[in-house]
Amino acid sequence: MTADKAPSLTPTSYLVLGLVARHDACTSYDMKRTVSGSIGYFWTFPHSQLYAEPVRLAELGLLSEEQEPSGRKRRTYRLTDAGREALRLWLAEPTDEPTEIRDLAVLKLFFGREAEPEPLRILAERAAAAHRKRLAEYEAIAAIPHIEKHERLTLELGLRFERHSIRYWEEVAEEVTEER
Amino acid sequence: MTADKAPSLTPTSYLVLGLVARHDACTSYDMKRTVSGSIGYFWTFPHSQLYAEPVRLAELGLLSEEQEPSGRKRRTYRLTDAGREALRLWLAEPTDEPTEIRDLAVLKLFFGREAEPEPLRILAERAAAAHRKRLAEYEAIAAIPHIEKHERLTLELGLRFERHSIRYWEEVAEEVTEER
DNA sequence: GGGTACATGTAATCAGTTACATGATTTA
DNA sequence: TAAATCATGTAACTGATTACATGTACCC
Repeated sequence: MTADKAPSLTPTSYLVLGLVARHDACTSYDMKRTVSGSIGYFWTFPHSQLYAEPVRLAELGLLSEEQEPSGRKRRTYRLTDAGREALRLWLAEPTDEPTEIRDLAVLKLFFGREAEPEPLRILAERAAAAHRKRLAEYEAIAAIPHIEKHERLTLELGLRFERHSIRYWEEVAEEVTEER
Repeated sequence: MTADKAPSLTPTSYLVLGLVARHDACTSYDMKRTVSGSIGYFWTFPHSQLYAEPVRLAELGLLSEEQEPSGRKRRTYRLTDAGREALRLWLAEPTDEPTEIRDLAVLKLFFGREAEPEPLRILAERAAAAHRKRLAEYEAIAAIPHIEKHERLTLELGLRFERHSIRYWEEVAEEVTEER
């Protein structure tokens, strides 16, 4: 009996659960705003998902939904006990899934043999520039006074990644134009 | 007239085009094998896509398809002129799409406020271990004598990323257990 | 000659993407 | 009060994931 647990929640599901937990109560738009200033730098989630996913989670009984009857009729979500428990279990379980680094510039570089050196050099310089810009954004966030500890830790990952990426692409830009 | 170019090819499409270009002629299984030892470390592509996508590309006239009549009836793909041109254009165009770093461990760390310190520490140590393992795999590949230049460049990115990730997660493991 | 791992696909489902659409606020 | 932007969704499509299924080669 029972045992048909976990209708397989996706990363998006846990993102939503986590965001609701952090805000105690929030709307899809709140989620969107939070994501776009933090974890969304690493892993993008389209806003349509942030509207669709809570509906699913409410059906599963992991969120409660409360809709304004008038005006905007926003839907505000809260964790149910089941939702809090699902989040807790997920957080408590380490993962072995490896990091995915999805980068079109890397994909193009990988096929660099099929390309001309000059476009490749431009590719690398544009990539370096993009990482410089991203680094500046992270530094602006890091300058804000009181940031929650774990948010700061993930931000730190971003800072390091961007610094190393800049170095990397600058070196690539040089190497691809060299003979041999 | 004309101008209705690009029925929007996905990264998977260009992956396939690039792989076919590199091998001159190849089957879906060849692609799978190549991917799993190189770019697939960064960006995973399920093998079913490597079977489905070439069919689409052949319909679009970017690949030619030749099927063995007997035995395994493997399908071998080659670039058409249109396919070669599509790949060339894509490679020549730099991208501004930012890197996505999708990592469940980071997602969990981000929500660390909702978790207990001890599970978090374990999470960080498991992550560090996973990156150590991945680093070892990369080093084994790097030890192989003659690797094509651009493949080596992307491998170098992987090596650096793993080294920094190990450091990062080791530090996280310490910090999450500290007071404050 | 039976098992195991490699090889080659197809099918069904579903999440994610893109596009569309409109309501509410602010500001010029 | 018109324009612009912010806010809040829905709909359609299709690519990606998962699962299934079977054929072929190798090895014990």
